[in-house]
Amino acid sequence: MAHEAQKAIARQSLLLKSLPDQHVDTLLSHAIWRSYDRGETIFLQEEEAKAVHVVLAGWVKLFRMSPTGAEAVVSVFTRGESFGEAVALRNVPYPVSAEAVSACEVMHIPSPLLLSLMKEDPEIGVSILASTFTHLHSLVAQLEQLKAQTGAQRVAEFLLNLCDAKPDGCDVELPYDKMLIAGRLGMKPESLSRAFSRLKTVGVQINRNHAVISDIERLRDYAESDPSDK
Amino acid sequence: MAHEAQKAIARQSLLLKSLPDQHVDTLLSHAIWRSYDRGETIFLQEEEAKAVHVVLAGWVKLFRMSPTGAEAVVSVFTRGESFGEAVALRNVPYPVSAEAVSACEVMHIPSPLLLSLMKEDPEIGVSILASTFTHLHSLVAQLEQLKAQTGAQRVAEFLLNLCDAKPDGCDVELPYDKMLIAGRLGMKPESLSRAFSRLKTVGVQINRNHAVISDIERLRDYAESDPSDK
DNA sequence: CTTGCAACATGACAATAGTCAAGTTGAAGC
DNA sequence: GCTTCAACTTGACTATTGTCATGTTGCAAG
Repeated sequence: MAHEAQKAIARQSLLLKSLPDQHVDTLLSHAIWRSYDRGETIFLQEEEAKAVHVVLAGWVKLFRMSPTGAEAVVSVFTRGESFGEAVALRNVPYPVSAEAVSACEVMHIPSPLLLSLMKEDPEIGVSILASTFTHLHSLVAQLEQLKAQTGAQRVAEFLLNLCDAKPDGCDVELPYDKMLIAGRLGMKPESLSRAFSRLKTVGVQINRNHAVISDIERLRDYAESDPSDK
Repeated sequence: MAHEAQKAIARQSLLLKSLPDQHVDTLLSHAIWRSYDRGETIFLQEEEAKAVHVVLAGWVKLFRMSPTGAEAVVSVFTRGESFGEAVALRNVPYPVSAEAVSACEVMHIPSPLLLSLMKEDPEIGVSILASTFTHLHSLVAQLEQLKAQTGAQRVAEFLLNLCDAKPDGCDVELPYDKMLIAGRLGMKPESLSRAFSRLKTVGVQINRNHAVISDIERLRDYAESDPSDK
């Protein structure tokens, strides 16, 4: 069953962290805990949602297949992040598919349980809205990036997010393979390669899945500069 | 104050239509009713959300300004549609700005009222999640379009949505001006013009803000065909 | 160790979209 | 009615990205 370490991660997730301990215990004890291999499907687009999912370890991608078979990556989640909240509570089909992109551990909270707890304590609804809002926000940010930035600039932002609040000069590991990064940023792997070489001119070195950023501010300027004057 | 006609529209909105009449009456009687001129700001990005907004007439756009000043249109709402749900209940700043793109009527439901009603009846939380999910879904669809379709194909889908379920051969009015359509579809006005002329070859005629689609199925095929084999 | 494969890089080319500039047109204001 | 302006269209050009082909590399199965 579930290890204590996993439960600890689940408790820190955005979905659960603001809930009273009592409810969290109920949810954790009724949750389903599962491992997935790399490449395994967690659920498919159009399938009916029966649970909310919390990633405890590894990486999960949400993606959509267009009628032509092209795949558009919508988001990528890792430890402590949850998805499927808004869908699970409405008994509607998933708008996306979910797949493990590395070996991973996922906790599934059955939606009927969540619904019944919600009737007792409206605070749960607020918690769910909180994580749903976070997703909404990140989709909006992605839309802005796609519409207003070039490929290389999106890659720059992606790298900046990886080194987050670190001070100056920065080494980061790329969290998943370049094909997935390309999908997440809405470009082909070849374009990602070229974007990386372009970023060499603003002090970024890529070696395998390791990136060295010599000057974070310079990279930030590049990401936020007007695409037309470069 | 509010006309009965406006209240009737509000009752039919996705946000309110599944709520018990009693709650709806409470909400309507405490709501703020306002008119906006074309171009007027409804709220600004980073402002703190104090209400949920329901459009009763006219058109409203949500957009984001990137640091460089480029504007990315996130969505466009009209009669019966609501926005700001997830944000209002969390006391967080709006991730987008809202502006009237035509003269319009908007109802504002103060969020504290919604929160207190939600504590009495969790059904309200479900209703809010319902409309939030709708937005989430439409953002996901937009992302897929941007990542997997060419400009002309996005325009084709936009036209198809306008004539919705009508049978065969179809006249539609473009709901707002072409600059806004271009923004909504993530392209420049010039590119929209060219996309329209390209669609002539699949039986679409554009005249001012009026579009004639001679064969809906042909347009659908075009929109869903692989961009690489055309 | 070797074979085979998938990820990744790079070059050449085509398609697509953005930029800049020059027109046209239609509607609002005078 | 005329003026003016912004929306829109079109053309020429450029930049960016996708496509296809080729080659390298590193890892894992045998």
